[in-house]
Amino acid sequence: MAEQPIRHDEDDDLLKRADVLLGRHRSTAPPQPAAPSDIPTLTEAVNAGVDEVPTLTEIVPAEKPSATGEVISRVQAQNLEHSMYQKLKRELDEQIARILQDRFMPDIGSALDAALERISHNIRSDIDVMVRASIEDTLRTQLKSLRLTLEARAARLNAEPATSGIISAFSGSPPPVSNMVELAKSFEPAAIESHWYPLWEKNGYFKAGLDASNPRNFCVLLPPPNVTGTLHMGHAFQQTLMDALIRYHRMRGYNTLWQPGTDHAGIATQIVVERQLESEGASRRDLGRGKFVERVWKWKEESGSVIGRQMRRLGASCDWERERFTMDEGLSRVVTEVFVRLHGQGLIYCGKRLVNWDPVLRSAVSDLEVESNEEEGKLYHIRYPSVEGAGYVTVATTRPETMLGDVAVAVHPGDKRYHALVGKKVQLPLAGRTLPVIADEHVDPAFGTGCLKITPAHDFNDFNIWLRHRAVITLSLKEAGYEQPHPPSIFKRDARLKDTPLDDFEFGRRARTAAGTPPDDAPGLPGKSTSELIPPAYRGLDRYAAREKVLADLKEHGLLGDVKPHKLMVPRCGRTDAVVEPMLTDQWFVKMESLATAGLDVVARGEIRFVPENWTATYNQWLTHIQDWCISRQLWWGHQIPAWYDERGEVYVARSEDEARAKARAAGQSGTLMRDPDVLDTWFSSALWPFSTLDWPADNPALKLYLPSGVLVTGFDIIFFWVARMVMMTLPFTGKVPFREVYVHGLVRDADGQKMSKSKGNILDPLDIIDGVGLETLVEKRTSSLLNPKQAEAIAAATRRQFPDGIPAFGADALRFTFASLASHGRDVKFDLSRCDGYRNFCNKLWNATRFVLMNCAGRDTGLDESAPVELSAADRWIVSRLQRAETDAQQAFREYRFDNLSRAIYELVWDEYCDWYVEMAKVQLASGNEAQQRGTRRTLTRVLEAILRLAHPVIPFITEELWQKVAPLAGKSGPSIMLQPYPQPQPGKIDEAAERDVALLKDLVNACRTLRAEMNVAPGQRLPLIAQGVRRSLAQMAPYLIALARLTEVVITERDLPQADAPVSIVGDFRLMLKVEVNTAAERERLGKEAARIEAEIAKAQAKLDNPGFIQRAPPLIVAQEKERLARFRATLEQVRQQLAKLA
RNA sequence: AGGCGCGUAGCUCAGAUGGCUAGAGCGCAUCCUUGACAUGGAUGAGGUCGUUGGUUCGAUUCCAAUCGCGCCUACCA
Repeated sequence: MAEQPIRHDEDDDLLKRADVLLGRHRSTAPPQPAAPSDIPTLTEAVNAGVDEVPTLTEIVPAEKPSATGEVISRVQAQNLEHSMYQKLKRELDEQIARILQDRFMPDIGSALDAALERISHNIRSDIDVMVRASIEDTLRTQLKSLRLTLEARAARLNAEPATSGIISAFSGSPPPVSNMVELAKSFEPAAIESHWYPLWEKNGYFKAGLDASNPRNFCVLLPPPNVTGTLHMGHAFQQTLMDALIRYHRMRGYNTLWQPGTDHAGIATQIVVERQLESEGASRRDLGRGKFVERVWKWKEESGSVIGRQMRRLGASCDWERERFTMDEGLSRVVTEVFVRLHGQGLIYCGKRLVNWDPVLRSAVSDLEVESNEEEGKLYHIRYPSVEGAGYVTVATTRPETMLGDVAVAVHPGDKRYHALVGKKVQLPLAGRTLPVIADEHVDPAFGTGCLKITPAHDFNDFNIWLRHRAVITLSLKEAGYEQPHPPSIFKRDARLKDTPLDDFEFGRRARTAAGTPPDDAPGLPGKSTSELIPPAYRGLDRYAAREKVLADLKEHGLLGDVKPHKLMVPRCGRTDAVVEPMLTDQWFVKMESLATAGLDVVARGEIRFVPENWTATYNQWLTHIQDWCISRQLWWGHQIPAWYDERGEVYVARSEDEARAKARAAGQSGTLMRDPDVLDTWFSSALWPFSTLDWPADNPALKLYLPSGVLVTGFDIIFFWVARMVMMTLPFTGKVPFREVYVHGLVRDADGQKMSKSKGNILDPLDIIDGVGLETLVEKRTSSLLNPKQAEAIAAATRRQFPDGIPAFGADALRFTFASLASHGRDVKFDLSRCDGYRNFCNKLWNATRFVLMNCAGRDTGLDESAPVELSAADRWIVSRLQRAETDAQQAFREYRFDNLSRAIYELVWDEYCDWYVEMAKVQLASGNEAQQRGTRRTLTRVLEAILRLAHPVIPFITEELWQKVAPLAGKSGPSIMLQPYPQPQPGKIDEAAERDVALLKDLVNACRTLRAEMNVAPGQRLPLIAQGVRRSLAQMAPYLIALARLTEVVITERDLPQADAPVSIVGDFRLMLKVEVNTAAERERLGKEAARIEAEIAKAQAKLDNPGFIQRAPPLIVAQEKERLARFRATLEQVRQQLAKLA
């Protein structure tokens, strides 16, 4: 967090900063450091300041907030001006006090005593907070006041005893200075965030709870991001949700662990480092395996901490002390252990199978790593001459070069065209071999010519057909002179040899294929390389070069038929984007069947629950159709497979080379052993994450408490890659499910619904949203790693259009709130920055509500003394009641992972209820209430706010902590951090329906008045009298609020009729309100006419319903009664409106 | 081919085991620096809830069909 700006608590700092900025603003002269101890006198401040203190207009329009961060934002400027204003004001106060003191020589002794006592009382009651949370910070403020007081007291000792009481009254009335200026005028997140996070972390608030006696525990596993990756919007979204869950459970007193860590991301990381080498003109082969891996480790050390730092900026409360890396010593040990055990159980085997081969990576990849997309290609027709007779069959293929590996031609058994051909032979052009014609159901007679060439070594379907017709084909190959043949693999496999030291590779492979345990359905053991079946002219060619050559040669022989454009699904590697080729190679596999069955069972039994539920189907579907998992990769970066071969090719799977050697010796082998060069699929170690991070197999408290974890928060894209595999791997080794619930969230897309990706140039960096970013930097970021550099200009233009001023700093809380509010179930997130705006404003609202509360409550009686009389108004009871409902909603939202509902509940409570209504009503109560009422109001203001802060903390941790520190003492709470406070629980007893009704009515009346005012075009500043007809008691009670909220001069209550006057009238239930304002009769008649029409329409609708006998008979009585009541209400209102209309006539 | 999801205000999204006047934010219009907040306040315009049919006293909500969009899985030589 070193890049964070320092925190500017002190006004002096602010002033200093302002000076520096202004200096820069005005001239090129270097800024003068201000002398911090020089508090200006009033004269100095006033005389000197006038010219030098800039106005907002001076600062702001001069330049837009820009990228470089050199110019302060408008809000910062506002705050700056505000704090200058306050500083001046404070100094003015001091000067006045001094003058008064000099002039009147007052008895300030008692006043100072009182002040001193108050401060020391504050210190005593808050000592817990201050000492543990922010010692330096708080004490500095307090000490400053103390010093002032002591100085003043020293002064008093020299002064004569005085008689006047003026100072005592004066100094008693304003609240302590420190409270007045504590909060800036607007919320500025940066300083707050950089202040609190390190404190939380340092104080160990994130550490895993290990209280074995606590029956409640909750753990979340961080889906480990790539170790060399950086935080993207998807991470930020997901982590916001996880952090909210973790903070929530922590506050509820659970043993809580958020397990962080990173993934070595084999392919991705290796590619990055290889590119680095490339740019240095080197290759990994130049370095050799050992040096290369060393180099990757170095890169990991360099960039591995980036994402952790970024997560901290977001506020993620992971237990960093438990951070793990998939290639840590401990985790690697677990990987080996699991591999050895699975192999011992026969669940890991080595065999020659068709796998997806990435020719660029020169490694096998798993089915999941292949992405197929439709692309334009060509369909080539090739003629295979008959062996007997003059005809030929025509086959169609998109990959003509694979013909060299053909072993048969297949037709559909029911295809009459080729009936005669089945069992006969055709010639394979260019290769000088003959192929049997076979019949197989798989062939679609309607496609192409209805003849299918069979290339088992390079096509998954052909491989299966080959298995079905092995006898015939093998015979045919044997006739061609090959013993124990298996399908010929064309040229490409040699590519692998280029990359691996020959001895190393050949040794391992030979050994493996000899010693491995191919399953029953696997092809026969190979003899010598069948690439000898390939004519020498084509060996070792790149596949596309081979294609060209094959086509040219076919053409020459007149065997190439039509070439037609054809759409086909092209499989590409998700990492390298290379077109993958199915290839027959030796690889390690995990047998999935039994594991998958167990994985399906636990979900079927409800031991693991998906949220939303429909993902269960996806999970089930995949597991029921699962293929064995190819786990070996021909890479260098990763966990090397713990298998050793002796010279005979016997394999020893062991935890270490020593163990392997012991095994070899036991088998009578004492020669050298060679370790398998391959590494494991990254997802193999990821699959062990739930228990490898908990130091399995060692028995330890964390493992007991945190397996299974509470919930896995993840995107649907890795249900197969990761979620299912964790289930399958965790079950057999721990006997437990890895997690109880899986919350599957949507994908974060850009505002247009496009997937965000660097290559498309539509990325947003979460940190740029937190810190803000200038346009130029943003454009630079978005155009730097485009897939197609030609797009750069278009993307730059689009970016300039979309963010003409760059992105302002929203702060982590606003970003988090936005994510939470967008986290609806079953929907991707279209990220729209304007939503961020709204939630940043929300933070500011909360900030200012707190400011208001502090201004009115700090240093005053907030009802902490329970014995003092307290009177709670309907408004007080209402907001408390409303709080209970929000707490209930929050609880439910967490239970259902409805973060959108959670944020809405908080938003509405804070903005629509607390700020819009309660604070306004509280103002009335504070202005006119008696002592007990004022006490009640302050008590409610502070306690409800304090609860709100705790309620919101899981979503917006920073601002709530900052504000809670200030508010909590006023609400009688103390503690080092809001993080350690209990989460608010609803108390049904505090729900007050009567108060809710009262306030609802008051709102209706106020709104009616406001509408009248607006419709009558009354200037907002103009106060008017209101004549209200209705229940006197309630009107009298509401009058003060009405006067304040509707800007009235008075409320005249009448129980009889409203006076005959040309004034607008509004009807609210049983109440009629008349605003005393001259009115245009015609306009008023029109307004009332519209209102009457609206009500008539409602009456018609209700009447129609009630006239329907079916409705009366079949609808629930409650609904019928409601409808009747509704009708009656509308009729009454209509009557009133009509009366009023009549009066106007 | 199979599976899933979506379609509600100009934009981004809520919503309801079926029942009061379908909501919010942004945007828009008019007015307002009111001692918490202009990152604010007040008022307002804007919707036949994709289309058609069915079930029902009542459908935007449930069912079916249909159109449009998106995604996933498998196959296409």
